[in-house]
Amino acid sequence: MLQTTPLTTEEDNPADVCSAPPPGHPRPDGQDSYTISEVVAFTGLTAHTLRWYERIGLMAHVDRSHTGQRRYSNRDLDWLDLVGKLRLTGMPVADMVRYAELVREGENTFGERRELLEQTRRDVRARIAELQDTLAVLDRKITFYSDATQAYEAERTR
Amino acid sequence: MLQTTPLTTEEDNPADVCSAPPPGHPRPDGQDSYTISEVVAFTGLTAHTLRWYERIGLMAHVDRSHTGQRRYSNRDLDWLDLVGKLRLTGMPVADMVRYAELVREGENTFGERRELLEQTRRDVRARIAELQDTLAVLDRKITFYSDATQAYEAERTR
DNA sequence: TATGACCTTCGAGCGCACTCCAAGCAAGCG
DNA sequence: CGCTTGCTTGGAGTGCGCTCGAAGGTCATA
Repeated sequence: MLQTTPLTTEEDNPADVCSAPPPGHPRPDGQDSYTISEVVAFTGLTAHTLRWYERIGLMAHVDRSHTGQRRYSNRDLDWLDLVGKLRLTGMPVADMVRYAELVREGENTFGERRELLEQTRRDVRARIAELQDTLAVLDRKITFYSDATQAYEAERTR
Repeated sequence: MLQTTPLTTEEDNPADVCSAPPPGHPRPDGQDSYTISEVVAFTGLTAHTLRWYERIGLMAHVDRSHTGQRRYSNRDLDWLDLVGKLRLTGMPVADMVRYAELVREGENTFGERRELLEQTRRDVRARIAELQDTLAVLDRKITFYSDATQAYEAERTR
């Protein structure tokens, strides 16, 4: 399979979607062509932001209709999905642009891409640990306030 | 115990530190008074930021030495700990200021404080879930790149 | 035909969370 | 004595990630 379409499955499209399973967004029609307003509805991003993503190179050039209007493909939506996820991790846009560039450069950047993703993974894991730490603090404080409020009520109604 | 120091343990200090167990920072001396540069070293925040926190009401007024220099207490450090954790959750500074105000207002704001913390807890949990989602995507992609690179190597050296 | 949705480029503006500067002064230390 | 470190208020600047507007055009639908 890698021989029939040899290793280039990623580069043939700008979306870098490797075996992406269930797409996160509803994809109402079975088509592969969406207007910008449809994408706005799917992603929650604004049209301005979508155009801006394209401008700064965070998205490869999106297909146009014969009249020059943007027609987003399912691959584009998958890519936006990934971008959305990376955004949640706090990854700077510049880094995502870098990744997008690597995708455009071809399969010889697989190693670098992997490194970038592995670094990101470390960051995400660290962040999760921090958040769980915070969660523990919140739990403690919430318990404190619950107890204190109860004690106060007991005191008041004694 | 709540009767002897009745419910006011929180309000007597600006730190709102309820049963805060091990402090996150090193507290080198057994003292309760630190200069701004010591706090900078402990927290990683800049002196500018520390003064700014005070200015915007994110910290209660910090004690001053007889000459007017800031002297941070352990309570202040605990509060900064909490602020740091809340900051990690992405909570806006304005919300933290609101919480600080509630602390200053007294024990009749226990309910509101708990609500705020519970909302934050929900946010944090949601965020952790998102991050774990992202982690799964990263894992998949990293595996893909590892496999692809291996296949490429195998191909190359056959 | 008219309305509304979309297109283009490009630069300005915004909100957030700092970050720094000015300008002048005081304390502590070698 | 000079150096460092700190103090004060208030305002300006920075970097990020959008966010919006101008100005003029095309296209699809009622």
